[in-house]
Amino acid sequence: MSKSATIQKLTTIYDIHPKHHVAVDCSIFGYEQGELKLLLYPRSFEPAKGNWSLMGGFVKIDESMEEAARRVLLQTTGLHDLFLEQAAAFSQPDRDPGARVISMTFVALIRIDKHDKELVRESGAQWWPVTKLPKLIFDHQSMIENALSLLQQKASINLIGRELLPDRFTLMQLKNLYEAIFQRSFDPGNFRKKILSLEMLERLNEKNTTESKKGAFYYQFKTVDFGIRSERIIKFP
Amino acid sequence: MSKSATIQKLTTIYDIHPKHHVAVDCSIFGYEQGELKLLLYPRSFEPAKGNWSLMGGFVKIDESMEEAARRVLLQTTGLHDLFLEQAAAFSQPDRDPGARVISMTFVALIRIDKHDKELVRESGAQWWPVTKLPKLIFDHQSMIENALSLLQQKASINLIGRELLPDRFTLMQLKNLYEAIFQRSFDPGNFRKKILSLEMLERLNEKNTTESKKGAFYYQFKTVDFGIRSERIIKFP
DNA sequence: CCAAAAGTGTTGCTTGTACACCCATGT
DNA sequence: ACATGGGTGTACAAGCAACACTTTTGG
Repeated sequence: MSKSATIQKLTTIYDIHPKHHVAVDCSIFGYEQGELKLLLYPRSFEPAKGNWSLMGGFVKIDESMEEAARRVLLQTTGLHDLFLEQAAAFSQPDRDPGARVISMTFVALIRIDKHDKELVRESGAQWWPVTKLPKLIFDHQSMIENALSLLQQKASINLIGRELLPDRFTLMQLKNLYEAIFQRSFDPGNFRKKILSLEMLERLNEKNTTESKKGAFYYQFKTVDFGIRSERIIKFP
Repeated sequence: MSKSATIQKLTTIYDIHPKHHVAVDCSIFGYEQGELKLLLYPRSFEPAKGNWSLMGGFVKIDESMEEAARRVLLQTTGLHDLFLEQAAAFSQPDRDPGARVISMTFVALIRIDKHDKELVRESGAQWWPVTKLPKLIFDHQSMIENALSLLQQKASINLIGRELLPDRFTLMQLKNLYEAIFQRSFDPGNFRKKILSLEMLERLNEKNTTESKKGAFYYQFKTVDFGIRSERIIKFP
């Protein structure tokens, strides 16, 4: 002990513990043409180069995981502000055959109409409907399953759509989004009544006539979001 | 294998990325004398040595975070099987003044009547009622808040108690547990009806007479848990 | 006129909540 | 006998789900 007095100063208790590569992987959801989609990338390095994967990146020394995820998302979609939430950590020692990498997953919701399509195209990324996903690397399949159930949970207590739909949308488009998320159908009348009872949307004086002869009113989210309304939207499970 | 080939093997893309200390911190909940309690430890090393903290430890090279958490819990409570669930990651670069440490938090539920009290005593740990917690190191206060709301969420859709109560308990004891978790009171009659309607408990032919004159029947969880019953227990929020 | 989607109304069932009331028993 | 917690019943309100019905308009 005496001999190591000076060493003890330099060598803190932290140093005797191993360090790990830490990455973030993002499940990027978007909604387009009535389908819930996920943005996937062809992996750019070995192992498993070229295979489909979630977009990810390593966490730098001076950034939090959230910051890392936002950095990755900005780089790949060009979007600054988007919905982002921690999902789960994946830490099996052998989950990545290339090295021991601990990965934190995030769920991101983006407006497909707003993102930088050029950036996405360059990187070779593609939007995949969640119902027809390709084979994915490592444990990314599990990550997506986890992200999807988190999204369902979120959508069941918070009215989502602001993060996924265009500024103006019809109630049927919102219903379609919910149907895509929950993979089930909702009664049109009951859904409409439930949503309107939340008083979070306001009707515009314009109609969308592309999807029906009669035309459906556009709605938009109210700007003032008085407090975090966390009423239950749909019974789930 | 040629020399260049070997080098290529050694220097992968992984190597250009930094590594981080990764720790787990556990919010260990127990229930005793009508109170929900949390097991806290005096920190054993600098910085902030001696201050109260969650029990934690560093993740080793060949173990997952869950394994690390179980190892830590076994070391500190002597319990092998307990309820354990990932909570959230805390990764602000400066969250630990001693070094950059990324921490994953876990929620553990333990049966106070079953844990190794001697082990706990030795380490200087103490059970603190969640309503009267001491000041904690770093961001452990936030970790606990997060853990508590996760516990509430879990308790609102899954009947918990198996993990916290003794083998046999009265419905009023279960009600008290729920009241401790949600910090509110429940109507005795309605609570009892709701719980019994789940058909997850079976009544024993014995009564607890210590808490009332009439005596209350003991109940226990049914052994066969047909599928994961995830019915809503209480309306929350 | 008719098909098709938008939107409204009605009804019955389930669930939640408040609260009254009986039961058993130790003091 | 009565206070105390255990346990049951009732009555009303809210929420949900199924579905009938009206409105609008392009073909």
